[in-house]
Amino acid sequence: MSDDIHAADGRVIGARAQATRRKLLDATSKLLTEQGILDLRVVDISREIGTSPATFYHYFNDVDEAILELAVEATEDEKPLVDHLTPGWTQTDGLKRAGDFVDAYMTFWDTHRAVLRVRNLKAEEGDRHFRKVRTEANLLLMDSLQNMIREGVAAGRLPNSLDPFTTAAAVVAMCERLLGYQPEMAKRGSSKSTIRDTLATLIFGIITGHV
Amino acid sequence: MSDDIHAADGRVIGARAQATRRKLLDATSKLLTEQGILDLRVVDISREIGTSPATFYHYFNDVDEAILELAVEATEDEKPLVDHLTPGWTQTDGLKRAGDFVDAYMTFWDTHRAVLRVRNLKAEEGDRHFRKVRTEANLLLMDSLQNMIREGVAAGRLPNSLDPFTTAAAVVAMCERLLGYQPEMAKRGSSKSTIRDTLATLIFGIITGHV
DNA sequence: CCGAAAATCTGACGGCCAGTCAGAATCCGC
DNA sequence: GCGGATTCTGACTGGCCGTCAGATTTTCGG
Repeated sequence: MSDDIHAADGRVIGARAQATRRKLLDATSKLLTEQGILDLRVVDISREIGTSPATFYHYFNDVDEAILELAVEATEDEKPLVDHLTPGWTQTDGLKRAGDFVDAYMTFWDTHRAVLRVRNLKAEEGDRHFRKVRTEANLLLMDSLQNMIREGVAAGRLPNSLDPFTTAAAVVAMCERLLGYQPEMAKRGSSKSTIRDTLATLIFGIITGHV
Repeated sequence: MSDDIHAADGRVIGARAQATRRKLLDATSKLLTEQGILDLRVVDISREIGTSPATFYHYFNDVDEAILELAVEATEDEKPLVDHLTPGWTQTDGLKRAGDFVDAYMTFWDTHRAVLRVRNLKAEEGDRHFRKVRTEANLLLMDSLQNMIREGVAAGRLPNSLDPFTTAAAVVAMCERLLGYQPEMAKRGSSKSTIRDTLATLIFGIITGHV
């Protein structure tokens, strides 16, 4: 194993090529945000950085490969979030801690919204690679959440009809999806801070069993 | 307003044409399930029913229009679900009622999985029409959920830091998303019935405040 | 049952984008 | 400032999109 960066043909590449590759990734991310996956064209990505489609294919076998890499990068940004999910949330500080987690999660989501959307689509459509990346990202949070939930069940604050693993998945699901609704909810009177507070209250309740 | 069915050019169509149009919709749904939106080709849809692409464009301006119609049909199937969400869930029967709702929701979701996936993608990417359809579908459930949540807040069983509208959205979000994870969770030991029971317990807790 | 009008369907085409490849342009060590 | 290695691209093939003129099928009055 090596951390060298490769072109599509597998060759290790130098500094200039790395810069080009990075520019292509950034352009992909930008256009994904602006136009969505269904209108994303390799011609546009190349044009965005003033190069030709052939250059894109020099570094990636197809657009999916570039997006997959962006998804892996997003996972890196998700890792620090687990720091918010340590056992021992109490009746008094738990709600604040949940709020801190939600704040961090919202920032993360805002940064990678477009890429995560495609990651989830491809994962749900059965793409092996995107499934793997998504599962790994979700397990990051779910492992921590599971422990906290087990704690709550053990202490008798949570019903033991709750399966910790599934409950952890449900919490992640709720966060992910609710942030997807956010832009539309804003129009119906649910401000960002309302969403934040409600989500924090729910998470606090679900994983600790406190009220 | 009229309920007549139209071709892409707006003309009202007869029985034979209606049958063709229906076959095209069914083929679209089938291929969407099998191949996913990114590999969906009009050529394939036409070939599926033994006709030519030109026929497809006779009935729909583009593939989106066909999928949008499938999404509207899905909303119809969602309407009966609100019958499960009537106020008055009690400590004793609430969990069972939540379970019944989850069962119905899972069936609905399984039937329309592929179409709903695209509906949500397009909605999140900002498509006006898909947004409208999704919002209307979600509001169906959310209206009922809101009332139940308000009841719980009024009775002091739920903290009033919960915004009923946002909480209702969170419940819908959790259901939707968790079912999206389902196929992967199955591989990690979370069976369908575990998901059902956990989801029911969570919903029961969130919207009634009972334990 | 016939013929013409209406309804439905499609062959064939121009245009655009994906993806490839041979070779041009650039860089770097000596 | 030369030669080989690296990086980039013009130009091409093939496939799908979306259109339209006209072919085919159905309908219906007589």
